[in-house]
Amino acid sequence: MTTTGLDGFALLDKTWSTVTPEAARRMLIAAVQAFAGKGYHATTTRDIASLAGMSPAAVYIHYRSKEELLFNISLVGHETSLALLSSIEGDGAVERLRNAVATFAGWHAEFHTTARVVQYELGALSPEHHEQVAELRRQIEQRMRSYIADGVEEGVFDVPDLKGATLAVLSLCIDVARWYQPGGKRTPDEIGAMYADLVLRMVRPN
Amino acid sequence: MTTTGLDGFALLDKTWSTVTPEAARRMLIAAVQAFAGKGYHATTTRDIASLAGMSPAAVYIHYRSKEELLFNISLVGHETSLALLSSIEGDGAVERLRNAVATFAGWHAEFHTTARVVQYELGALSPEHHEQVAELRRQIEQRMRSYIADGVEEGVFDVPDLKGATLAVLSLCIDVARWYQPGGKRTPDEIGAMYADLVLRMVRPN
DNA sequence: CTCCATACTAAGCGGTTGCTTAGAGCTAAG
DNA sequence: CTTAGCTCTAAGCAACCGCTTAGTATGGAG
Repeated sequence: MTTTGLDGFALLDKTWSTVTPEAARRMLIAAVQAFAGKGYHATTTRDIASLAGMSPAAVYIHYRSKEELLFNISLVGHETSLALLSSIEGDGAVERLRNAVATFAGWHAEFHTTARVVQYELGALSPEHHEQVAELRRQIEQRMRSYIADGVEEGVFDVPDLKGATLAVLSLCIDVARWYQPGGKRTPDEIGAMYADLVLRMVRPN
Repeated sequence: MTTTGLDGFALLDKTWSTVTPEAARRMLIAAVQAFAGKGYHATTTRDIASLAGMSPAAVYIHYRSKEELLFNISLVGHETSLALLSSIEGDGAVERLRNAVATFAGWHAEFHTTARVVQYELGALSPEHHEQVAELRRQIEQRMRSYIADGVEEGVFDVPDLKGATLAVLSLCIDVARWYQPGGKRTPDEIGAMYADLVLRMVRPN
């Protein structure tokens, strides 16, 4: 058996299931693990290659540069979380916001390895790639804002500052990726439920 | 005149006013700016030296290594924010929590350059230095938890999960350092006030 | 004046970095 | 069988990294 250094969790991260060929996917997953663990700049192409069980030069068969690896991770990661936020269902604004926060915060816990790279390594992208990702981030913000605005229109939320509240809710969910630890006593679903509760308390009328 | 690359804001950051001699302080401030802008690993000792207006070797007159620069920043930064949280006053638990959140969130906005290094570069510390900083972080968490617990005892807060709520409040404040931009339309004080409002809404009884 | 400590610089060392080159092994079409 | 194309590796290159060494300038004590 070949030792690749990729643990079962990472291989099961459905975020990357559409990436082909297999060697390119293996390399991406290795990069996600390395970037999440030590940060983009502290990770060498040799780290990535050896995690993927290949030689350093093999990286460049599938990707033009180390930055392109990061860009692929960032792009797919943002698209995944935007798709997740866009597919929220629920009866009424309260249930929709509850589901949105539970899903978004839960994703940042369950896929915290991917989420860390997605949320905290943006600064290492080239200006062109950064702008592409920034557009996706604007769409994510707009989605979350519309879930809150719906409740205000329905009269079930009391929110003095819509933009500020949206910022706070997104910030709360995103920061889960920073502090979450797999061994902790809360499961990702429990974190999602707790955060949904806290957010609904924040926007409920007196 | 010598060009040091240190802008007025950084030189006025009162966080570093006690660091002497002056050249060591100038070097620390340069390191804060560089680490905050590009991250610890992407910053070279030559970057720091040229920001401080000195030669690369001058770094090692005042600090043993690049990591010791980071440790000094992290230590002083954590001590400063712990001191800030410890000096909160106010009549009753509601006003004390309001002041605590406004102060803590406001600090992460006003001194976001320092705060970014303090909050997001922990992973680059040596294990020994990391443990020293972790102890300060536990004290910060305990402080914030006690402000919330006081309100529960007084009967003015409704908090089903004290540990979870503390985590969320700290997370909200800390993440300000990630998204805050000096040119934005909200001042640090306004952010502090808005966040204090949101947190009080989160913990108020029905 | 001499002497010594302090704060700094010019130059550079060994090691590591992202990435390239040259070529090997394999598959499959003609 | 030949050959083209794809995936991969061994080896290595130029640049850059953190840090050190050797030496200079300055200033205060005796």
